[in-house]
Amino acid sequence: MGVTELGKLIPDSIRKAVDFMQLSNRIIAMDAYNALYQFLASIRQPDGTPLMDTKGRITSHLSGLLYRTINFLENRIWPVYVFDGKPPEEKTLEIVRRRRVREEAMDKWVKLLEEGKREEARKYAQRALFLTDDMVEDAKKLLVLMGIPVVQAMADGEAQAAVIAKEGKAWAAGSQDYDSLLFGAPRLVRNLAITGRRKLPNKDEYVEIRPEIIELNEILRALKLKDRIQLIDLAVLLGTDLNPDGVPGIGPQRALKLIQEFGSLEKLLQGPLKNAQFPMDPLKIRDYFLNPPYNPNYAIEFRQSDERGIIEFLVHEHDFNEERVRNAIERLRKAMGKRRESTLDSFFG
DNA sequence: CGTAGTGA
DNA sequence: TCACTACGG
Repeated sequence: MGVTELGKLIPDSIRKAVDFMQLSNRIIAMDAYNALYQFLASIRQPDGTPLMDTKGRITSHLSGLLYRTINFLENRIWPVYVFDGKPPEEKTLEIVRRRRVREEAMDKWVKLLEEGKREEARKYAQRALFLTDDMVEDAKKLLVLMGIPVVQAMADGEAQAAVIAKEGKAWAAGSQDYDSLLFGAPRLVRNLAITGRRKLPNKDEYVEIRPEIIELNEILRALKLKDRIQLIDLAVLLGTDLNPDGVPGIGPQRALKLIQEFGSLEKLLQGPLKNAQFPMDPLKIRDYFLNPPYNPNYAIEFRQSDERGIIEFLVHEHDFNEERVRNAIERLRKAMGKRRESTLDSFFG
């Protein structure tokens, strides 16, 4: 998903590991779909079944969103959740591909479950589930009830998050993917889960996961690239959502060398990559990252949470445990109170 | 993923 | 205050 290969070129030296506290008093434009997919993939039973209410509607993403958001607020981190709009036509290929992967995983999951191989089944369950419109609407509804700003992107959420960060309305974009940097976010925060030990899949090992900050300027400097256009060109060689396969046979190191040597996609297309195949004009792909559609009319406003609304929604509609929810609401209220003490007063209505 | 319980 | 684990819906 996204420009995963690009991550291999970002050296550890410019990945600044931080604690939650070091992100205090910052607004972060979160890639909502990215977060929801994470919850969906990880909040489930040993056999891969997600959390569901009595009507069979998936609630894993709501549970994750509720508690993680409260954790942010308790640390005075102010999340703005940016939701994808209509995917651009150029992404159709990737969307079709992902659907196929999902359907294959779904078959495999069901099959392994029937064979009683629960642990193995879980792996495929993670790939099999996808966000439905209802699930997205539920997530937005919860955030609105909590008083957290929701921004609707025109198309790509990462593009919108980048705009928000570029305009200084947020301090950084928050996502596991690197796309927002291509879209021009000056700063990206990854691993925005609660700090702590996480178990490695299939192993009895644990690793300490901490949030990490990556700055666009530092990537350019570390990779000896002239500007963001060269970084985008590099990404196009490696593969983006608009050309998932990149240029076959060219890995991260060679792609970097080529961009450093030839300077641009145009030059490469006239020279060594004359015969390379792309699903669409590679210069159009570059232009998509340079000038993505975005929503210029967004507002970032933290409001009072609707406590009764949250109870109604989570407890009565989606069968959450009332005591747990009341506990969460109590934490939410205390954390929201920190608004006044924070340095962000101008952002709050 | 994150909470809440247990037992040292 | 840990480390570990069961469970959430």
